[in-house]
Amino acid sequence: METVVGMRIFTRVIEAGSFSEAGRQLGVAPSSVSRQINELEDSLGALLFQRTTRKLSLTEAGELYYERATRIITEIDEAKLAISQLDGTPTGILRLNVPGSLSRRYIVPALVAFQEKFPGVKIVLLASDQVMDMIEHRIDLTIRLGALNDSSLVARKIGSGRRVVCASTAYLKKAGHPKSPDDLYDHNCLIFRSNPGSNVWKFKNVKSVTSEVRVTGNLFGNDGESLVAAAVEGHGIILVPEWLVSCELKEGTLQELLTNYSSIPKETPMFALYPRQRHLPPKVRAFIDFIVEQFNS
Amino acid sequence: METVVGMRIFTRVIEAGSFSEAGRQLGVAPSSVSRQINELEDSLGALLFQRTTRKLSLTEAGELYYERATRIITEIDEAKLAISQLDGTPTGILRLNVPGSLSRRYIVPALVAFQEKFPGVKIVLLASDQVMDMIEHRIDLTIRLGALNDSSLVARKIGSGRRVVCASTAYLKKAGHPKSPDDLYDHNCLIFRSNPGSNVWKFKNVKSVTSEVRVTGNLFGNDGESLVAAAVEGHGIILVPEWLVSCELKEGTLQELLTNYSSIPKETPMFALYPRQRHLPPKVRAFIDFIVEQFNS
DNA sequence: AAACACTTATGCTAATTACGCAAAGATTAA
DNA sequence: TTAATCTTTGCGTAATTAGCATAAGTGTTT
Repeated sequence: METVVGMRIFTRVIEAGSFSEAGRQLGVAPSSVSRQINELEDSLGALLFQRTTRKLSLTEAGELYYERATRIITEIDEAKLAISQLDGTPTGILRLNVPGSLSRRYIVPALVAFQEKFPGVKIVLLASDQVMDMIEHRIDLTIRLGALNDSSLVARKIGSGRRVVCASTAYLKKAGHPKSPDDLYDHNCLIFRSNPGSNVWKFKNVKSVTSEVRVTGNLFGNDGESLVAAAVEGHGIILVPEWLVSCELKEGTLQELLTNYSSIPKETPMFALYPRQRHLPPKVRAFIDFIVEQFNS
Repeated sequence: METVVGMRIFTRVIEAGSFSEAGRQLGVAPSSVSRQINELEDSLGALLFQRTTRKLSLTEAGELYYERATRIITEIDEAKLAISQLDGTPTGILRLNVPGSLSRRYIVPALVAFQEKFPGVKIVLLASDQVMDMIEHRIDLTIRLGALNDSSLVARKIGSGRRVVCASTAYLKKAGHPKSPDDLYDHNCLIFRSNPGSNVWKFKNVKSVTSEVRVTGNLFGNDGESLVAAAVEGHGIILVPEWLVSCELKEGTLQELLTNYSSIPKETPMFALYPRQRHLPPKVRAFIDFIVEQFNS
C-alpha cells in the first residue's frame, strides 16, 4: 500500500540517525522501521541507505528522496492544517437559500450582525420560494417555513413564529371587525398559497374549542410580503407569521384580529436544512446557531 | 493508515465526476471509493463532497484540499520518477576506493573512456591500499587485488592478471639471468609485502612440476609501483601482475623471466566489492561492467 | 405513474497486510 | 573475548482492507 508512513519513517530515520532510535521516537518496533524502509526502497527501485548494524549513511538516491520527502510531508501536514483551521473558525463562502420574504424581513437584517461577528464569512444569498437543488447550486443551508418534504436533508428547527390574523384599519372600517373565526367567512382573505389546503384556516379559543373556516378572497399569492403589502393597502385579511408583520403591527398600519384565538397550527416553524450531520462546516454551524439566537431574542 | 491512495482516489473522483466512474478508472469497487472518501473526510474532519446518489459537488474544504492534493500527488510522482530515472541511467557521484597502484596504472586511464560513455557520472577516486569503511566514507565501490576478508560485501571478480617475474636488463647483466625458480634464491627479489607469506614464490613448469622458493632481497614494499620503479632502476627481480609492468615490458625497460614457468597462483584476481546485490545503483553497475570489459580487451 | 438504470452507502466475509516478539547475524567498544 | 547494541528475518496473531451482495436513493424514460 502506498503510504505516507513510509516517508515519515524514512525522514525520521535520517534525523534520528538509526532505525532503532527512529522506531523509539515514533513508537514502533525497529523491525517495522526496517521493513518500511525496505518496502520504500523496493517501491522506488533504489537503495536509500547504506547500512550495517552500526552505521548508516544515505545513498545518493536517499539524499535526493529526502529533499523531496520532507517537502511532501510538510505539504501534507499543511493541507491537513489548512482544512482543520477551516474547520475551526467560520470562514469562506456561505451559500444560503431562503424564501424571498424571509430574506428581506428577517435574514438580511440578521446578516449584518452575523458578519460583524464572523468577518471571515462571505454570504451568497439565493432567495427563492422554491427549494433549490442544494448540490447543484452548492448551497450550504436552506431555510424553509413549515412542513418539509425532502427527507434526505437534516432539518433543524431554528425557531417558530406565532401566526397572527391581521388587517389594516382602513379595511376594518370598510368591512367590519371580525369577532370570531366564523366571521372570516364573509371577509376577503388574502391567501398564502404555499401548499394545498391553505385556504382552510383553523383556530381555537382559550377554552380549546376549535373552529375551521374555509376562507375565500380575491388574492392568492406565494409571496408573503406581497400579501402583507396588499393587506396594508386595505385589500383584506391575512394569516401570516408574526415576524412578517411585526413592523406593521408596531407602526399600526396593520392591526391584529381575533386576539382571543390562536391559529392551528399555532406557529409556523422555521427550519434550517443541510445535507448531513457529520462534518458540518463551521460557517454553517455558526450561522444556524446565530440565527437561532437571533430568533429567540 | 495514512495513505496516498485516498488522495489519489479523491482527485480521481473529482476528475471523473462520480465515485463509480473513479472506481472503474482505478480498478477498485465503488464501495472502496466511498469508504476511502469517508475515511479521508474523517481524518480531515471536514466534508469534501456534497453528494446524493446522482450528483456530486465539492465543498469549500474539498476544493481547498483538491488544490493541495493534486500538488502533493504530483510531487510524490515526481520524486518517484526522479529516483527511477536515477536508477535508469548512470548519473551522480561514484565514489571509488582503489589501491594506489591500480589507480594510476589501470583505473585512471579507464576513467577517461568511462566518462566519455557516461558523462553524467562524476568520480571521486579515493586511492588507498588499506580497505576503507565503505559506509563511513560513502564509498560505492571498492576494488581490491587478491584475497578478500570482508564477507559482508558482495564481491565480483572483474578480471585477473597473469603474474610475471621480471627485471631490468641492467640488473640481469650484473646479477645473471635466472633459468629456473631455484635460481631466484640467489637473487635480490623485491617483495610486495601485502600479505604474510608473500616472500615464498611458487611456480610450476610446463610439466606441472611445482617449485617453491623462499626469496630474499633488500627491498620490501606495499606499493607495487615503487617496486616496479626499483626494478626498472636495476635493483632486483619482481613478481607482479602483468598489467603493472605492461608498459615497461613493451618498452623493454623490464624483461620477463622464467617464461617457461607460471607462477602459483597463476593470476592475481581483481575484485569489485559493494555492499549489497539488491538495488545496485546503475552508476556502480555501469562502472563494474565497463571495467570488466576494459580488462578483457 | 411506473419501470429502469445507475448511483452512494453499508453489512458481511474472506483475504491480505501489518505488527511486535524473538532469534539470528553483525559490529563496535571495553 | 565479552558484552552491548544494532539490523534483519521468521512467525503467529491481530487488525485492516477489499470486494460482493444488498439496500436505499435519484433521475430518466416509457
